[in-house]
Amino acid sequence: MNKPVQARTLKTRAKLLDAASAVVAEAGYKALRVEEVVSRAGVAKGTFFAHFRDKDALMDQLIGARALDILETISAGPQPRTARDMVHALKPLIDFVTSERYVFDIVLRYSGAAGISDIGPIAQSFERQYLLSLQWVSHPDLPVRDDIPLELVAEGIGAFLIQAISLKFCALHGSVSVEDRLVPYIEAWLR
Amino acid sequence: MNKPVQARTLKTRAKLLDAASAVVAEAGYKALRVEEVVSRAGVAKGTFFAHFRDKDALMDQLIGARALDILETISAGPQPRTARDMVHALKPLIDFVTSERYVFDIVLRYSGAAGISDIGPIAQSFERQYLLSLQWVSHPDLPVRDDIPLELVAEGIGAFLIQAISLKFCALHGSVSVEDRLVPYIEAWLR
DNA sequence: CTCATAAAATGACCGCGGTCAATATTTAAT
DNA sequence: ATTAAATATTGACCGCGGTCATTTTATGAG
Repeated sequence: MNKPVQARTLKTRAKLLDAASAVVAEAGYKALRVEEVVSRAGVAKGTFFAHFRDKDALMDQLIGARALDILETISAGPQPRTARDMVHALKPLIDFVTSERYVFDIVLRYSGAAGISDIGPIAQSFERQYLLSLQWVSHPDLPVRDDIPLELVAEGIGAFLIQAISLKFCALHGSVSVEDRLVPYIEAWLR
Repeated sequence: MNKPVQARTLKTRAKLLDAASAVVAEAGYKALRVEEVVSRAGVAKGTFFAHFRDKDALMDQLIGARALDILETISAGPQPRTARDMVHALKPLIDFVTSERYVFDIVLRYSGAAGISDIGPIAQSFERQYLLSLQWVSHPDLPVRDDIPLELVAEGIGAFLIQAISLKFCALHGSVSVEDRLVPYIEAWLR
């Protein structure tokens, strides 16, 4: 397992990530160009690809880190007592993932890692979301059906989350908010 | 609304689609190169983009047409009487969508059309799958929960279908077949 | 048939992600 | 300090999707 050992490596990587974050802050994820990033970081293009397999791998880092951060904040919040509470608690995550169609595309593409060894931040955030849901539905304050394993209930929440977000980007169904669409799903699923 | 009126236009379009199909048959969807397609079709590159907005639009046509075809065949089959029946009936569709990760990516990207005007074959196939599910759960032979609208039940089936397929491409969960994973979801959802 | 106008086809060109052999820098052994 | 092996950086180069001014071809009016 090759770790970046040299101090120089860490420094360069940090420069690249900082530059990338700056570009995203200014123009969004979709507008990010590798050449712009390396130019700002003051390194050559090849260096970028010595640190990230490809452009998407950088996106995995940026988007995944943000998603994990949001989930950590949500996790620190109160235990939801209803399906509506739950959806409301997830709103920051939904807002982020729906902020750009491109972000959602990347999230979907990285939801399953290619290999055990390279589970990236986005795949981790899916796991984190699952664990958070599992924690919620395991709590006595939230009434949940008891005819199926709680693990299955938690997985289902993830499925409906993706479904509701997908429909938001659909021209036919884009008018309803993600939260409003999600609540009936979750209510029906928990019952 | 500009329709291809000239006979020449239809001919060129057909040549492009035929060439594309041939490439896919030989090397798969991911390996398709626009330059290879135009070369085989005997037209210039620019011509391609006069017929398709971009490469993905061609993929939408190819993949969507195939998906719609499969759904038509499934639709002609017998009414499923259990969740397992249902999943089994959907197997051809699952097999196609999971045949290449790239195919699934395109399907997800085109699941929601960008605008009302350009609902492509893939988006249509989602609608078709929804209607098929709705038809199935509306039939008395398939016992279904009656506490929520049938439309919601049908939408949920789509959500779990995507979920199960996503997990198939995930390194952590790739060992279980899509069908085996899907059955418990659907059983729990219909009850 | 002739000519004017619209529609379709062309291919040189560009942007950008990604590669790789060459070069520079760090590390560690003697 | 010297040197060799390992590691990091470089930038010219390539592949391929996509654009657009120009040219070719079809169409319809007189």
